[in-house]
Amino acid sequence: MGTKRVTLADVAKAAGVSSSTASLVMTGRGQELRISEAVQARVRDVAQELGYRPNAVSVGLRKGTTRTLGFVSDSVASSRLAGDMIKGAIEAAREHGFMLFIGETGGKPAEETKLVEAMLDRQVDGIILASMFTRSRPLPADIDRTPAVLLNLVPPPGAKIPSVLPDEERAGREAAELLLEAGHREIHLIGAGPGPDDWSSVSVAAHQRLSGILSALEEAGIEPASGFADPSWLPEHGWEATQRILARGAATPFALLCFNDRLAFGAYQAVQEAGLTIPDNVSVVSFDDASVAGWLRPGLTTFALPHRALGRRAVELLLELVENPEGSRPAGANGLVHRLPMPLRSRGSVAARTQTG
Amino acid sequence: MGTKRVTLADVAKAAGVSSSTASLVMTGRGQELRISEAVQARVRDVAQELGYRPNAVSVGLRKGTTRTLGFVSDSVASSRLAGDMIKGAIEAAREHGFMLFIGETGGKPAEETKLVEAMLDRQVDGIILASMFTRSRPLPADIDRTPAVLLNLVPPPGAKIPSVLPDEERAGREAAELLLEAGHREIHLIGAGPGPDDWSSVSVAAHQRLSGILSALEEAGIEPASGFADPSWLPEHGWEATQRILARGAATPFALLCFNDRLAFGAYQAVQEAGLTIPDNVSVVSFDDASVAGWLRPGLTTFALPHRALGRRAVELLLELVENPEGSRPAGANGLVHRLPMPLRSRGSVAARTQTG
DNA sequence: CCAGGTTGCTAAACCGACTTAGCACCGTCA
DNA sequence: TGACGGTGCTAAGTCGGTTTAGCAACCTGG
Repeated sequence: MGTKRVTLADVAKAAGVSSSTASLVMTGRGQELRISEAVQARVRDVAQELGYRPNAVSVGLRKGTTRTLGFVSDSVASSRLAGDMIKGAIEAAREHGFMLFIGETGGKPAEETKLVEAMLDRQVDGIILASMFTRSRPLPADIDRTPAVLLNLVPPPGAKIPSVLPDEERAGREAAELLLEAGHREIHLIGAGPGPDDWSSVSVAAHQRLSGILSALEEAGIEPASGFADPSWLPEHGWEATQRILARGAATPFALLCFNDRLAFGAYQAVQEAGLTIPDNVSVVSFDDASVAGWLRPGLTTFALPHRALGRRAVELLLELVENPEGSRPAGANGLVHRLPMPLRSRGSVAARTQTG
Repeated sequence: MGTKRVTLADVAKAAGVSSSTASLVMTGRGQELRISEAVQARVRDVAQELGYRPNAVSVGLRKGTTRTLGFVSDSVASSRLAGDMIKGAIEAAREHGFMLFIGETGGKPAEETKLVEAMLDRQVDGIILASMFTRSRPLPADIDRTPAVLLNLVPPPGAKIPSVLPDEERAGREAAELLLEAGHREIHLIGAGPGPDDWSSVSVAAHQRLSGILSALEEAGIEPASGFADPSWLPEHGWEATQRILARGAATPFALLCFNDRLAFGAYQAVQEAGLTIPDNVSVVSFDDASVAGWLRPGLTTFALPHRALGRRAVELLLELVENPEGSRPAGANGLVHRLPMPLRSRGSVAARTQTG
């Protein structure tokens, strides 16, 4: 491996000054502490020439701040566009000169505690607690020892901690409105229904999407034509639900409002196997914008989870906490829930229906 | 945020010993340096009671080693199962008590250099250079200042650096053999062909898969029935290629060997639109094992990119380099290319064909 | 009774930067 | 001539640990 790193002491010696002077110059306090312009220039030249870079570990020890954030998630990879969330976080962090520690808990609280501790040991300046699918969950014990932000995680009641979430309810409302505006009156829900099922602990997203959908339908004076509840949201459930709707002899054209793209994928299969066409016979709207949404024929119209933006926003919020001393923040900024819009990706799966009625 | 951290000095004072003694006890060198059992017990009790945890930054400064690795990739999220690679790396690192810095370059060499430097500034013990799709690429300048391993990246000629790669050629061979053993003789390649196209710089994977396929076919005395080359491997190209094959009036059953799952996805669409059935009329084999492979009906038989295993192996190799002083390694361990098998995910897209002739 | 060995622990240097009090020098003014 | 203030720089302490040399006190054997 290469030669040893150049230290500040090396620079100082080569420039013929004390290391205090070198430090002052390199940290930009030369003017303030009255180091002559000549000496400053010399120190800078020498530093440049030797390729000096400050040792971040040493600075971290001295200043107590490491320009490092921790990103603790339940699962990095398992789901959907999770990687994009990390990507957004990394980008935003880099723009501010921060690095990211990434850790994964597999959903186990004990692992989470250990990870948070390992990060605190390394003196991270703040921690992002992320979940790859929106939900609620108690916080690890040590999290109050450092600035923290929740990402895709609903804060427990009373917790004074900012959180960043997709605006699922609004997306639900907009999805329903999209179909209503296209003239649809027969709208089947696939993935959740107005029934008594309560999986709010399992999937906050389901709950909120449903709530948005139902309120939009209600305003239009309409009830869902049917609602198939299933918490796992796998393609085969979309297929089954659609089969049942078709078997009942539903009059086309009608519309399917799927709770995610996997369900919509299954619905596509069932529609095609029945010899029907999307969007002529059946309109489909969905949520998530998984990559498969763009591969389907016709493309699937869906409301995208803004993962990248969520990651960015979480880092930006966290850095605000890190950089502003505890007291100097606007009141209430602590417990704020930040909801990011889910943008519509309009592809070809929704057709207008001649107005009836 | 919470109270100040407990330092070793706090523990020492509370236990009534010098901080040297406390340090020796906490690092397990108490026996060796003849600290009495009584004092050792006292120190440990006090440490436990106060909740002492060593400050990793300080230890890093003193020992010059931080139990931290850097993971530099071109793109965390954009492709396929990339997240799994990181997941594997994180897991393996945690098992050894290491944390991972993750950074992304967007493929820009300047960003890469900056990232590597930022990591070196933070005294990482080693760096993994990863690419989300297999390819070859010059190394950043500073990488020789630290132990490093390439992940999914072909080492430049002459570079003495270990690398971890999927065994694409073997997978290609096995894919072809799978079809041959099922009795197929009419095998169409979709994604690359035996032609003069050379995108080895673009996609090493394509090149190696093709090479494996061709050598297996050659041994069986068979030439590909056709070969559609296209470097972007999008679903629509799979669709077009399959359409063309069908339009030519190819006699079913025949087999499609797609270079990745996206192409296979497009092929499925074309086959179904033509009113044919997989696998009765058309057998399909592919590579990658993207999540969509399991959603298709029938499930797509494909050779999985072992992303998780790749990530794990890269970390394990790197830790070997980190823990063994430069000289004490078996000769040749430096430049080794480690190829990991691509496991077959056998689903329902291949059917046996009655043997003809 | 003392040289020499053990036992049990600590002082002090060190890693590489940042930070503050203060020193030496010069010029000015009373 | 000597008090005073400004200029330009440095010594030394600090962050929180690790590491090594070495000090006291006790024990042993001749």
